Amino acid sequence: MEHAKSYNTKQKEYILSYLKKHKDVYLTADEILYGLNKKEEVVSRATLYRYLDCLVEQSIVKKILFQNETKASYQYIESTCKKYILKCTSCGKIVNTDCSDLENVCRHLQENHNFLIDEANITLYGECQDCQKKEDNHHEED
Amino acid sequence: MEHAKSYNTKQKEYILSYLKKHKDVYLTADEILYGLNKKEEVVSRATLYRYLDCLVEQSIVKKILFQNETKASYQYIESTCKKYILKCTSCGKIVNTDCSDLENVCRHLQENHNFLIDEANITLYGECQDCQKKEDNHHEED
DNA sequence: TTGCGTGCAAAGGTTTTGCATGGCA
DNA sequence: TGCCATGCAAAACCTTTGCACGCAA
Repeated sequence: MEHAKSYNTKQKEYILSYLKKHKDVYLTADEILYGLNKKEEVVSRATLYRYLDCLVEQSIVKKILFQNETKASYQYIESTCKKYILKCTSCGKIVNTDCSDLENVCRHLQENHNFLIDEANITLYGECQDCQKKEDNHHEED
Repeated sequence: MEHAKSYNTKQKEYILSYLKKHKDVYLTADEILYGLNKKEEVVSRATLYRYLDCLVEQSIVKKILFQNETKASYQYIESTCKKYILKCTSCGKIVNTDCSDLENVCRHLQENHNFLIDEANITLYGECQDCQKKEDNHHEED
């Protein structure tokens, strides 16, 4: 099924190129605008949000709302390869990971609760190694 | 370590009692205010947000920002029992569940990425049985 | 030429904050 | 009595929307 008629514009090209070039990180709308402005590829905020919505709907871009953050982050979806996100609640570091165990979890949940997990949206929060070490140091200091 | 000095007030009691009584569901600020108003236990919005922040910081209440929602939800944490949240992306239904497989995942991630998962914050999105059936019906209609 | 896309500015919705007042200990 | 908590209103913040104009096909 074709989507509604749509035109190619330089604004859309700027946005999509930028997302493709930074597919290893999650970017907020502000970060995308800032990045584009630095390259003098100026796009209005309204256009950015409108096009992001469109990309998300077409599953070209993934939208994430991390816990305790008020603004959404976006990432270009490179392939159908399933990734799971680890986000450190202390320093904010993000790790993309594959994990076969999570496939088992999804299967388990599907069998026991008849829930079909949308694996693209799985995000786990925790503490990375560096922050665990810092925690230990703080405890020693107390 | 004691927190800063703090007074007991009826507003705080109203809020915490309400959350305790509804510990099986996630409530938005609006829903809490509405529920309290019905009981004529009126609390201002500012007070609610301030106290919720405080409860979250003390790990008495869990704050969640579900994907594609703009407002946060809150839930009283009953015990240290680990729960995982399944949220249906179609109808919004929420299922709390235990899943031993997830324990394995957390162990796996800890070993492979030195990431210590905060299991209380794990949320999985997917489609519940009812909505899967509806999807099937729609496909047949097409 | 047609009508979708853009930019601007304003609106919308949730959460936070400043300040004067109220109430707990 | 001292000082934290409250309520009100305004501000802050991210995102969406209305509208006129511009530009792709």
